[in-house]
Amino acid sequence: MRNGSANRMYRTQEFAELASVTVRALHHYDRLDLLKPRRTDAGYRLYGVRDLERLEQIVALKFLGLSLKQIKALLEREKLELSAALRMQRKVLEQRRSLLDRAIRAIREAESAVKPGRQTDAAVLKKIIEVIEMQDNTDWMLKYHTPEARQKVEARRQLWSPELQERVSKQWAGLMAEVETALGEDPAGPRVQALAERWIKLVEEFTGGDQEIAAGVRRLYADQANWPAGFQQQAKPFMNPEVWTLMQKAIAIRKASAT
Amino acid sequence: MRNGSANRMYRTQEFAELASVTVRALHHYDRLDLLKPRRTDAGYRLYGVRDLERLEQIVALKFLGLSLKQIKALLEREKLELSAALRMQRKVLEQRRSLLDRAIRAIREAESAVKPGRQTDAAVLKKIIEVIEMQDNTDWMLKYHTPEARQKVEARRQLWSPELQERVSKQWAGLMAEVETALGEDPAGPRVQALAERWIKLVEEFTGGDQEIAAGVRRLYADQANWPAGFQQQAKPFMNPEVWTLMQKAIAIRKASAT
DNA sequence: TTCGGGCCTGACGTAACGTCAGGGTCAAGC
DNA sequence: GCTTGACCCTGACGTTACGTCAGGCCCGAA
Repeated sequence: MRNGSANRMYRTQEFAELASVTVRALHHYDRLDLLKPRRTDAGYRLYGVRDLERLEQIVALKFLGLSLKQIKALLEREKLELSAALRMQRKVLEQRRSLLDRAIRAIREAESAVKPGRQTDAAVLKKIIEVIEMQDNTDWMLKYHTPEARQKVEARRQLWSPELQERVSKQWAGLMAEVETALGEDPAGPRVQALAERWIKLVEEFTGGDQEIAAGVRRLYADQANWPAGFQQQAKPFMNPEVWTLMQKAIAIRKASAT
Repeated sequence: MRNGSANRMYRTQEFAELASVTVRALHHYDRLDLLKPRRTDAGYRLYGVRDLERLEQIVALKFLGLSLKQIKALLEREKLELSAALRMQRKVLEQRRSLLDRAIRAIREAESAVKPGRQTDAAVLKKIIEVIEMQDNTDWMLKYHTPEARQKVEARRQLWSPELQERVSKQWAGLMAEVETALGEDPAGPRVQALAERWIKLVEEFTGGDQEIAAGVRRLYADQANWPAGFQQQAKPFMNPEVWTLMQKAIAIRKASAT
């Protein structure tokens, strides 16, 4: 009774215009249980001020590039996950921007390179491909490596014949498959320890015994553990996380018992 | 007979690895008639060197953010449309990047603003919304206007009551609907000329008689005419192009006969 | 009471594939 | 000649965030 007429209710269209979204979007959010308005007896949706606030939050997070699933997870568990999510999202966006930048640069370079004399489309395409490939070779290493590590990777790359590459990657696949069959077992048991042995060998072969590279890989996977809700599955990794943790445990045990 | 063994053929998987795409993607391009390999009697796909070249072009254009439909159109009509398409795409990408930048800035500002004392998620959200809204109000005008025109728009905006806005936009909708019913008619005929009259009135009301703003709108639509293949429908405009051209003709006639 | 406008719930379409499922093909070894 | 195992094929459904009908109910004003 405190404020009877103050909190007016809006029907769908009116509310949509108020918030600059479409009616269909409101339907959509409703079905996803993301924003569920009240209903009249006839089934009409009725939105109030609280709904407007929530919708504004949704729209804002969408603007930041979060998916509706992620937004839902964040808004539901009113924990302190938001800032963690934002930190992650910032990285995602920055990565996306660097991709965009590369594309834009490629177009610019192709445009300026083709100016003299109108060339055929095929020539333009060739130039584009060239530019992109040049960028590619230099960019992929920047991710989980320090600058010093980059040089070493580059050096190693030249030592790797395609045959060696294939052999190693096949061994990886086989080993991971085997580890999966041992998932329930004791990390200290003989079978898992044997697998850990092979694991270490492969890692050494892969990294050339370089600690920095190995650390980069480890960072990549360790990060996963404390991701906020709704982010677990996005871009699923090429390795089962359980496999990863089992191996980490086994290796830790191995090292401890090696003294 | 010239070079029997030189152009080796690859089966799907092998070819996919060679080009660093997935087998499924090759299937997909095949079904879209984007890259159709030869077939064995048994139906197996066989890719050759020409296919590799084409695939590289596809991948490159995809990297630039073109859709498969656009890529197909560009690669089919081997005209000189490619550079026009690239020019457009660059604008699209730059626009996308500015959106990304805004999102990134918003996150950064929110992160730095929240540092002192761990605040609740709600507070963080509020800050984000605030930042985004501030950016929004200043950005939308930069599109088809010169800096000088911007100020005028801003000035006009303050004169526009919401009622006036709504009235005008409804008149627009009504007028456009009427013009659509007159699409086949003679631009010099009385009915179309009457519509053109109303059109001009509305434009004046809308722009406040400002020539620069009117020119901006005109540029926006005129551009459409010489877009390259595959770009016609992307982001369909809020106005039927036929309506636009009919009105342009009618207005030209009106001006000519007004002497 | 009727009529125009708004509201409802399906249900299909979009882009670029991922991911099975069910079923042939091929080359190698027995 | 036959059996594998590896590879190939064609559907067909899942994904994301809605757009766009289609068929039918509800509501307020004249």
